[in-house]
Amino acid sequence: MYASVIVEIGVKAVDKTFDYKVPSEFTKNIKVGMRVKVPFGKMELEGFVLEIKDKIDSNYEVKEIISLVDTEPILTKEMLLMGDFIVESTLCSKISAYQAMLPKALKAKNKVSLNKKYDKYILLNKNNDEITLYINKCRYEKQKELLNKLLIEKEIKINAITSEITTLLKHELIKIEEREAYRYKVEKDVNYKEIILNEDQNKVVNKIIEHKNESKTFLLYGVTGSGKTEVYMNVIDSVLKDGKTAIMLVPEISLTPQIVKRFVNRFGDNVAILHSGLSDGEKYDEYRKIQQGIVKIVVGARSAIFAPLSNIGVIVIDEEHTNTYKQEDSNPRYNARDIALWRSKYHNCPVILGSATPSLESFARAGNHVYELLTLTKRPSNSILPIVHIVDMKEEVKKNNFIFSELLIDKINEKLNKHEQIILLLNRRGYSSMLTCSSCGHVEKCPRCDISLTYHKTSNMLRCHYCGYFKKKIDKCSNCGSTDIKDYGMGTQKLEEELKKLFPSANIIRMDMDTTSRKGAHAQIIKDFGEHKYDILVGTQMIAKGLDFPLVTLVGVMNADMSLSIPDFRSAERTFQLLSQVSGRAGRGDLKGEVIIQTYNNKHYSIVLAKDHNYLSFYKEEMSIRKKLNYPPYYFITLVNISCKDYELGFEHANKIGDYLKKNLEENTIVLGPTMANMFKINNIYHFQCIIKYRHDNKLKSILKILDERYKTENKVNVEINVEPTRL
DNA sequence: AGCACGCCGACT
DNA sequence: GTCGGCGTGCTC
Repeated sequence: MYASVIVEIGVKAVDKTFDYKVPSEFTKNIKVGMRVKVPFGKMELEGFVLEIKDKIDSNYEVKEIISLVDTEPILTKEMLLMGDFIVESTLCSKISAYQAMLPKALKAKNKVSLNKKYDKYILLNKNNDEITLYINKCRYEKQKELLNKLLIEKEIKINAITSEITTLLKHELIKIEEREAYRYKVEKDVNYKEIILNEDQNKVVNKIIEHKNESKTFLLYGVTGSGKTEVYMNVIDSVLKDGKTAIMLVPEISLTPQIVKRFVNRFGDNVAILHSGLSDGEKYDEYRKIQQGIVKIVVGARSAIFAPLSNIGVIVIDEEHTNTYKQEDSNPRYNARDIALWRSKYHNCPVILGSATPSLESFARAGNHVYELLTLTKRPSNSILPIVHIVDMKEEVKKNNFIFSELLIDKINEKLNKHEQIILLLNRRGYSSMLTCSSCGHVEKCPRCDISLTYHKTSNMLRCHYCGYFKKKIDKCSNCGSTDIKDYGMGTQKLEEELKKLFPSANIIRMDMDTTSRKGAHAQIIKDFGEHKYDILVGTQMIAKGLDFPLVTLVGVMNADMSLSIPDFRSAERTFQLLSQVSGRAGRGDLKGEVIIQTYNNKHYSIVLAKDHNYLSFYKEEMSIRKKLNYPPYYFITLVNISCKDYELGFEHANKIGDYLKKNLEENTIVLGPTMANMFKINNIYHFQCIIKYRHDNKLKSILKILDERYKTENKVNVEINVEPTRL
């Protein structure tokens, strides 16, 4: 007996199965989907058994399996098929597809202690001056990097004690703190009452239940406050009564505590909540509970789509338009929506995609009856939509108001006097966007990434937001030596500072990637703000998702143009979604809400239509542009990213690939490029990209496969294929 | 990923 | 003449 095994090495060259002999003592227990320990070169590795067979045609010596790791398969039959689908549709490595479906504790070759309930953090143990002194004289890059990171982030969670940590500990420059893993506490509300559905909601629920044994996709288009969550819960309740299970995906758990709370209130112990705050051991515990059928409902972010439930009755994807459902930064580059549709076919169950501002793709599919459109239009009777003001910043600049418009200042004062709360949104972290020399115009840039460095005032550093490169703030222009250096643009740090100057008595908190790197910091800020410990919350768009605070009566969008100016065909859609979300949610309590949108593009359709809550007009307008320019949903897009340390070599291969695609794809397919990617130089690696636009191209899959195969063995040039990216 | 093999420059 | 730098290639 032989077994085909795929080993856990994240390298393209070994992304295939290797055959091993099964020793007689294992033959009756070994099953497909189990982990086994095998000899591999000089190493011993864990891998998954993907096939068991009686004979192999080998002209090489076959080694034996060392031991079985599991008593039962880790990868179920469904997961193995799902893995094939992921590999096929995203062109990722097989092993990455399997590993993505499992919690850390069950991945091949991972020695995590399952009882671990503590997280280890490192903190600085000396004052900043002493640390800086050490950094300047230290010869080791790793130590310097770690200390610099600590200067900015104050503390870092660690998984292992590396050599540089040991050294720094020895010098007493840092210390380790163990803390109990942050737990996302959701308490059941004793006063919870089931909400009686209105007529609209009832209709929608009945429509879905009518098709509850079919693989069918519904797009639930419901304005903010129309009660989508109640619909989800009622459908789930119904499938539970049939003895089935349910998956509910949310964009990000820590930002949607209200939804989680409602699920826990209604379904109690029947819900497993998968979120990044769980330790590896806790995740494993939740996973087992799901696997063994102890819980029937799984609520979680993107990866929860792989929850090992059997007999799924419904899959819900809330806020379906958000880009968090697509994994963009690492393999497999899957979209949870596509996995949901696949599982829906496997289990013969419906999928519900819910949104107040559906993605154009989904709304178009509903229009073509690929999805069935369900609409909720009624808002609860006690909710009043906020008043939305669009402020033309071109006029304000004439009055020397660069940051705050007159209206915004007046309104902030008004709300502060009434002891109400304010949220200000600004889509850029850091202090200022860049340092520019006034005499020669030179802009300080990252030497590794070639983008302008952002000034962080608290650490007095210039930082690269792509690779993390940093250096001390310069006093003299590195090009001409002039000391006349100005900082342009504004980040959240500067906004916070300006606010403190203008409103010295207000309590202000900032929430962005810099203040939330610590585990649980997110939820803590939201909790504190919810308890009115602060008057003003300043943050990047990450706060737009969790805007449900009853005392917030003013939301200010500092610069709505920032998301519009991003060079991406979806920037208008993103802007509309963001502004709609902001203007749909403020003032949900008993108090009247107001929204101020500051912009230089006060006539732009995405801004004007968001003010009027007019999704349908926006949809029409944006669709006509997409049609003209051959963008999704009229065309699909696949991105081919070519990266190389050497500019010339990368350029050469990028051109070869571009030519190859142009020659071999079907006639109606459009191949753009190769061009320099948006982030052209990151960490000293040059990135080129080809954009493929197509409607139907029967050759595409096989051509991309050939390309992928060809570059598996090329180690100087890396080719990544991203099917249907969410951004370009 | 890890390890061996192998081809060039620097040194006892 | 040998030690060791790391670029290349293989692992059932």
